[in-house]
Amino acid sequence: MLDRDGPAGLTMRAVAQQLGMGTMSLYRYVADREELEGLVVELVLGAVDPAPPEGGGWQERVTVMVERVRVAVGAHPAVVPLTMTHRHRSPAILRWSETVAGILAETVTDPERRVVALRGLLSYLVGAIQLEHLGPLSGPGTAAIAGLDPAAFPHMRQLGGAARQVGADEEFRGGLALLLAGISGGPGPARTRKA
Amino acid sequence: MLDRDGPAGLTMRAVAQQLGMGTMSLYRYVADREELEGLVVELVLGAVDPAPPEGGGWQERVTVMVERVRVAVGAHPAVVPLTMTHRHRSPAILRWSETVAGILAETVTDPERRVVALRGLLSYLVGAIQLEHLGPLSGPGTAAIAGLDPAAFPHMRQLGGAARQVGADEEFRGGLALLLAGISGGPGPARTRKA
DNA sequence: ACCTGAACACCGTTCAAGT
DNA sequence: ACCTGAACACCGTTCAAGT
Repeated sequence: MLDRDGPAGLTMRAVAQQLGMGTMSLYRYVADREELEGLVVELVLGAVDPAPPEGGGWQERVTVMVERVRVAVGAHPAVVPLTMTHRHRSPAILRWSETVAGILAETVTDPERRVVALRGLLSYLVGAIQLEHLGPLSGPGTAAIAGLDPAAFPHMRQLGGAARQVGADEEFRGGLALLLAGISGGPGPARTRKA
Repeated sequence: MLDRDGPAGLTMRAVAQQLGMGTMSLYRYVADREELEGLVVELVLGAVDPAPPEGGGWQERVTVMVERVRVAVGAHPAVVPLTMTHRHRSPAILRWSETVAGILAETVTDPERRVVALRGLLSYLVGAIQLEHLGPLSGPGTAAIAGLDPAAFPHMRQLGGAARQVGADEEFRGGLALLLAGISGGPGPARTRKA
């Protein structure tokens, strides 16, 4: 239903009708709309395989894990607005985090630095997915950028041409690679503070 | 109104009443609710100073720029759900991007790599702000993590203790520092692809 | 011509009436 | 006891009636 009618199509009434029951019958299974949304989010995120990837270095394995979430959400883009509100209590993301934390433990020995690295990865993942699905690429945003006053936005104007050469996959992977490079960089807190 | 009643409090009727006019009078100034939300988002993001910071290295100046957005949004957390839907056509973010792109041009010469770096920064910024305001820190998420089965989530359990030692500021800055370290890392595309 | 109240088609949820 | 329709209190927006 979400895929067909978008986030606004997921109403208690519509879901009940789809299930061939009265609207109020839904409240037998669900406390309120919030909980129903959570179940939908979990249904989508449940497609993410939490098992650690087999081969490759830690950076490649983290990339595989991150890409799995991107693919799962990409299969149902309409869920993106819902994930934002319901991500925190998702068991699927928790299992995903557990695996990624395990991989990170191989190279980031200090727990506090590992927390920062894990949250950094999650932040990038959340933001990049949203920019991909709700960003300027889809919608009238690109036109707005193209019509910019070149005098006021010289750098953005220059980047506009280059941006068309960078595909969505390349952009996502490239940004992730920058973050991973930073994680593999300096082991001491000095580098972190300096940078 | 957003600060007082949350995102749900921003209704056409409530806004009109606050302004002392009939509900329909709003449509004299605004096409629909979407446009009104956009104006609110722009009002909050308009507080971001787009002028390039004066001193310091490029990493410190980018950090200042990123922190400015975080502070502006942090002053009105209820706007976070709205920014997600309206960020793309925001002139304020465009001006911000122009300045950051200019700073990045100092060290990232290749335009395509600069696009990736800028989008990476924006992705991290968007995700980190959301995790900060809608994440496990606020709400019952932390309790859920604390009550985890230690056998199934050994790494997360271990990180739970360390996470309490890492403040929100430190976490945000730390993750950003990782990304900046990656940007300043390898100039060639080989590193990007390898990582 | 400009402005805006009543009305319409929704929504989530309460509550009492059905079985 | 279990289930669910009617009703309530909202919402954004249309449309025609006011000035």
